[in-house]
Amino acid sequence: MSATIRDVAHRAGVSISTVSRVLNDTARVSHTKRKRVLEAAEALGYAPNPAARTLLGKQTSSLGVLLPFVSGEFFSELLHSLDTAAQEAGYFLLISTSHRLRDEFRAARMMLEKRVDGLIVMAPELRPREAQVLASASEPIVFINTDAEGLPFDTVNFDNYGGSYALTQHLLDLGHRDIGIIRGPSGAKDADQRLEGYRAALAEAGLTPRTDWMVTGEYTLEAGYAVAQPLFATADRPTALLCANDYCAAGAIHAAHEAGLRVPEHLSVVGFDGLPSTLYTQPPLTTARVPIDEVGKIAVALLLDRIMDGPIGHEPVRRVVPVEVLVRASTAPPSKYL
Amino acid sequence: MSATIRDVAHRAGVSISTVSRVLNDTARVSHTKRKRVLEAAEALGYAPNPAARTLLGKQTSSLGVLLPFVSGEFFSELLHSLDTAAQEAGYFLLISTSHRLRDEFRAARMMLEKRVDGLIVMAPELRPREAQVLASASEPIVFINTDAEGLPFDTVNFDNYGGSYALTQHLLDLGHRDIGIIRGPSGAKDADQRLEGYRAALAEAGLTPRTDWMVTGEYTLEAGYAVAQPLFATADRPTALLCANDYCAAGAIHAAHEAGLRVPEHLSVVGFDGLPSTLYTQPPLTTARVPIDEVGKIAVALLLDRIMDGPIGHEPVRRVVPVEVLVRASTAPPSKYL
DNA sequence: AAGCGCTTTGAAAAGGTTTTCACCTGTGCT
DNA sequence: AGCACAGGTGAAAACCTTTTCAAAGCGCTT
Repeated sequence: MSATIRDVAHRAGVSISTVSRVLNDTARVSHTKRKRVLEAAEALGYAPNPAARTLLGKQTSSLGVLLPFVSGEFFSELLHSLDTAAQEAGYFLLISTSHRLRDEFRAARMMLEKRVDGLIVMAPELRPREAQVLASASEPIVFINTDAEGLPFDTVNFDNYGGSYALTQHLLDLGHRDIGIIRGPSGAKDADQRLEGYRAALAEAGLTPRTDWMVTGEYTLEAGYAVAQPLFATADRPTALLCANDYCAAGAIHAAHEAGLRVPEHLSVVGFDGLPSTLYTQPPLTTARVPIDEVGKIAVALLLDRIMDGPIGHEPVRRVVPVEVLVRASTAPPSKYL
Repeated sequence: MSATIRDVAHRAGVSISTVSRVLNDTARVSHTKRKRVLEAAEALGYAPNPAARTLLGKQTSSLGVLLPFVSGEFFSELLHSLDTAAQEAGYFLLISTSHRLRDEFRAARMMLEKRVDGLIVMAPELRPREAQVLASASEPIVFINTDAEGLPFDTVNFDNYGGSYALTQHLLDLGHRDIGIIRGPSGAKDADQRLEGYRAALAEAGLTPRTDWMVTGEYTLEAGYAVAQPLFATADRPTALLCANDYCAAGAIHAAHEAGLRVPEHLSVVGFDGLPSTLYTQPPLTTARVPIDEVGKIAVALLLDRIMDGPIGHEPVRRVVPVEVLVRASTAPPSKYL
């Protein structure tokens, strides 16, 4: 067993209260004893037992992270950003994934209760009414890219609407009129917002979207591939395609190549997220970069604020971080010779 | 505050010992009291306080995960696999990243001490002598893809040597004789092993590797791109290129395209890891698939075994999981017209 | 009828820390 | 000289659970 505060006290010839005071710098202690305590702690390699601290109602030094799943670059980037920010503040990340349904979230939250000082939740598919189950939590929560309308939780969202609008505008500027979209899972807030941005841009250009060019996919390579194939089967196809995210776009490009279409000569494709690897796809992908790094940093900062302030909080903070359109080689003016 | 075992006992009209016995099913309790306890616990929404349990010397229900960094698909896949396996056994993952140096590892381990029941460490760049600092740990450790020779820890490694050998053999079979390699960071065990596999295959074919075609890179897109560029600058270049991993290969392909080389017509490229997205690159990448899912599952299983068995352990287990060569369109016979 | 053993139950200790409360010892003031 | 006060210190309570130990109740055997 490792050394306890009792061992340190004994070795230093003082009471455990004094040791605690020195180590936490919580009250004045005479210089000589302070020095003895410090030496004893060093010699014994003493580290306070976190469980005992937590039991006293103190902090756990952990933040819980609830995610729907952890596949792909997006999540590793996010996790990286969260961990960096948390580590800087002396916190660990306790992660729990594979939660998409309401009950799974509730179960996970209960398990995490008492284990963490706060929760970071990303759950685009969770409706506000469903997210309500988390409201009973005693610890603070920050949502990422999730609809928390009417809920007393801070949120950090990306500008899904604005990004999608800007990407569509970019395609319109290039001269495209026949623009299709692979939207994300229906029911997911971010997918809905991106669809709205697409619609709004088309409407402003006086165009009405063709419903057969609006298909529903997932945020995966496989889905992008599978859903895009039928779109390319006939000659009556769009000249540009907005995809749910970068992965989906990569799948769509793959399908396009298989159908004998060249990108961007025959088909312009845009993604969403701005993952690092999109710079290295063939062709490099036009996309909207989500500043994942910043998102994670903000989320952790907001959460730590809540943890410090205690339960009596200010109004919920709603942050929307802008996305940046990156124009690359996957988009070009529509070819006149189809 | 949430309910404690005391509240449950009071409501059920029994002692706290009885409540504990019922909830943990640790001793016989009369039917009537059992029922009353269960009802009271349900009504109060009681959940035991993990900190108190831990303080008693019981389990923390958490596994620590130490990683050099968490960028890219490989880590998200690994994390996913670890989390799935851990969750199944009722454990959480406490992650801590950005550790590459020995002292960072030691610091992280100390912080994690007492917070987790065991540690999963991936640190290809850590030498056995350096990894020794972890040996003082009181909790069990399982290493992934790390050299732990002589250390009393279980390891789960991929067959880096065999995979690299097989990939090189594949290129030789296609007729390539001028095969270059972008090796991973020097000092990293996995990179060394892959280099050995490459060397061995060439040697068996009676070829000696050209040192100017053996360059050192990193496991990143940027590194692959940057390091590959000079290779393509002259006409005296290899007809095939073995890359440190899939990301590195994607970077190299990008560089090839920029140099006006077509893959695989002018240059065959192979990666390593077999990430899901390599199926969707242009062209789809020939690579060696590491069964990440299986690796995570095995690592967690080994760790849980150690946790259950207690410190008095059997000999360290050395698992090497085979990798599978996936032949795709990024490799072809060398063109005769350069 | 008395003792014995079994089942069921409660009291209490232990685990490591923080914090409150009380105490003690000088020092400066009236 | 007496007293208030401040600084410095230790004892003990509190946090919540598990587990050991002891006791009580009960039926059964001799």
